Amino acid sequence: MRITISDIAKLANVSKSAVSIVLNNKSGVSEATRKKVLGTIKKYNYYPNQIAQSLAARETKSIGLIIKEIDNPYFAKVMKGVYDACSKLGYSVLLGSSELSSEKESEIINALLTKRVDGLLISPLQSEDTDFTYLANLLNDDYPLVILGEIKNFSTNRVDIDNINAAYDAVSYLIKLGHKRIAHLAGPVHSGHGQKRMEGYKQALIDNSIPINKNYILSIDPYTANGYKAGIELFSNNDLLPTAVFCYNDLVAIGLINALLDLKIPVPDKVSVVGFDNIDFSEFIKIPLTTIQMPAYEIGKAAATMLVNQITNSHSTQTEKVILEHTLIERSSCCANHEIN
Amino acid sequence: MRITISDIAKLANVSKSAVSIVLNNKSGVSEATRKKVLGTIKKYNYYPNQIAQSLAARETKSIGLIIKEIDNPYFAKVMKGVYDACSKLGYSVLLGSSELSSEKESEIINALLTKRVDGLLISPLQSEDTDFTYLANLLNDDYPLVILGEIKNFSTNRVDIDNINAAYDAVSYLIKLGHKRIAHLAGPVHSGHGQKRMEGYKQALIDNSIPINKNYILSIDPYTANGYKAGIELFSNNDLLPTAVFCYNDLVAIGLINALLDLKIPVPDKVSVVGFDNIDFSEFIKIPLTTIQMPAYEIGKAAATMLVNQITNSHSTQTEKVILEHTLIERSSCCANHEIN
DNA sequence: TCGGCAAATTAACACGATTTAGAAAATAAA
DNA sequence: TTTATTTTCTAAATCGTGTTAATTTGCCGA
Repeated sequence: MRITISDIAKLANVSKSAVSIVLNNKSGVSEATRKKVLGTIKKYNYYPNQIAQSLAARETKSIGLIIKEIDNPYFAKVMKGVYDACSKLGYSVLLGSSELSSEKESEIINALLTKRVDGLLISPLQSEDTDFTYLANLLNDDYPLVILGEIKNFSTNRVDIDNINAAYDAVSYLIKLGHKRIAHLAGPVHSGHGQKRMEGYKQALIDNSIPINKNYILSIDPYTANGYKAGIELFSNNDLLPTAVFCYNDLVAIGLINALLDLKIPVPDKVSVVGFDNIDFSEFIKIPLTTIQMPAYEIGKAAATMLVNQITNSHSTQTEKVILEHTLIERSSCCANHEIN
Repeated sequence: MRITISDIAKLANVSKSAVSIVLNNKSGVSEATRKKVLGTIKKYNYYPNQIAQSLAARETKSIGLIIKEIDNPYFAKVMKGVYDACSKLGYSVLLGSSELSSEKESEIINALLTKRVDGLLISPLQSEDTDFTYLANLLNDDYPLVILGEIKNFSTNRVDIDNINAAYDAVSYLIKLGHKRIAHLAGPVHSGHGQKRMEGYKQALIDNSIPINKNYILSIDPYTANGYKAGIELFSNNDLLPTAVFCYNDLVAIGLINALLDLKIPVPDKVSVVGFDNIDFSEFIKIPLTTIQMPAYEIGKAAATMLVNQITNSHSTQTEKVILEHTLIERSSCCANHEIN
């Protein structure tokens, strides 16, 4: 059985209060007793029970992190950023993963609230039918909350990149290379990032007087296997094939490239491909991927820092927004358009 | 301010005890008051404070998971397995990552113990100078503990694969393909897995009467960049170049393949490469990687299940050991040895 | 030696739940 | 109706800490 503060008090022949004072480095105890208490603490290898501390202090020094998938290289980086920042700030992180299920997401939120985490960091699921009453309630209660990304019509503290501009940059890059028939393997229709990236894609086309071809746009769940399937579809069903594809993320791009190679369509000679995220592996795949660098680690770090700030300065009335920089990483999955048209 | 059990008691005109009984679905209260309490709970959207529950019950229903790196595809799978199992069993997981630092590891252990996790799941760092007194103390105290992998001279509950045999299988496969000059990009000398895989490598050579060439063995920290560097070294410093390389893990193998390609050495035609882990991306790299499938998800799942069992049946005297199956995944980074020698 | 004051010490309560033991009420048995 | 028994209910203690306020001690000057 664990040793408690009372035990130490008895062993050192002082009161519990004295021990508590020593533990928390407060004043109000003589140097002699401080030494004595410190001695017995060390001798009996005592460390305070943080559960009891949390109950008394009404704070747990822990936050809940809810991501969409654990085994996803993008979220891995985010987690690492969150973890590093929290460690430094003395907070622990309770892991939650919705695994793409809205039900699970709300269950997790409940579980974490029950565990009394001091704040919540959420990469929220968004589909047609998701209602955000959960989050709205938290907001109303001034519960510390930071969103990774964005929920439309929802004003919270959040950390994100400028997805519209990033997508715009990616597509502009393709246009500068001479491409006009540019397809988009888009993310889920209702995802915030998906919409923004689609918007940037369209805007870049419009600004360069390139008509938008609906046959060139496919919305999919952003995984390698789906990227492959969509690639096969895209390059089988169209008479006039695209010469470039902007993908929602690197996973999709990797699937697409595999599909193209299986169809004996050389990349980048016949088709240029741009991804999004710059996950670790994007430089090691068959065709090193040109992609948008998503500062996932920094996003996690900034979000965690923001959340802890919000927890500490409970008076923060204004909602904060941090938008981090993106960059285009040029590798070898793109080249100038060779076609004459 | 959050609503408590006392509030509910007052609002429903009953005692706290009654509310508690209703909350925990125990007997000792009439159907009428149960209904009444349930009503006000729902009305005021009350949910119990698990910190207080934990203090009273002296258990937190949470475990600590300590891995080596968060953004490592192998550990991502492990985490997912752990998370899934714990969710199902009603436990939460507090994340810890040693990031390859022994100091951090022990700090994390302390932090997690302070947080009163009910058990610990550790992928332990092992180097020359690490002392395992921390863990030994926990063991002595019968603290629930499961090791991912193995620590030599240390008898704990653990989950692992048979690394010796797996390495043996990988190298035997190369030998069957006609290779005799087989190098090994080995893991850290003092890591459990590193030693085992080295042992399997050597045994396979011995069993096939192939002499062990020390120049063919390089121990490195198992990352892509190091794999690259080691590859350059290995294929520059030896007169008689290896025709095959068995790598400690896929990350190293990916680095090695990149080095070989940069050296204009075709893979697999001149050099066959075998990896270890079968991370998601190993099939998408330039040369799809032949590798040993490491059941990372299952390892995490089994370990978490074992840990929760140990927590629940505190009488478990025997130390448990679960060894999961590995398989060789044949892709295109290997082929028969073309050389005549 | 005594009063006054600061420093040191600790008793008592609070945090929000569970549990135990005993009182009160309802039911059954005599 | 009275007693015995069961059910229902609740007050109080507990978990391990922090905090507040009151008490004790020690020191100084008069």
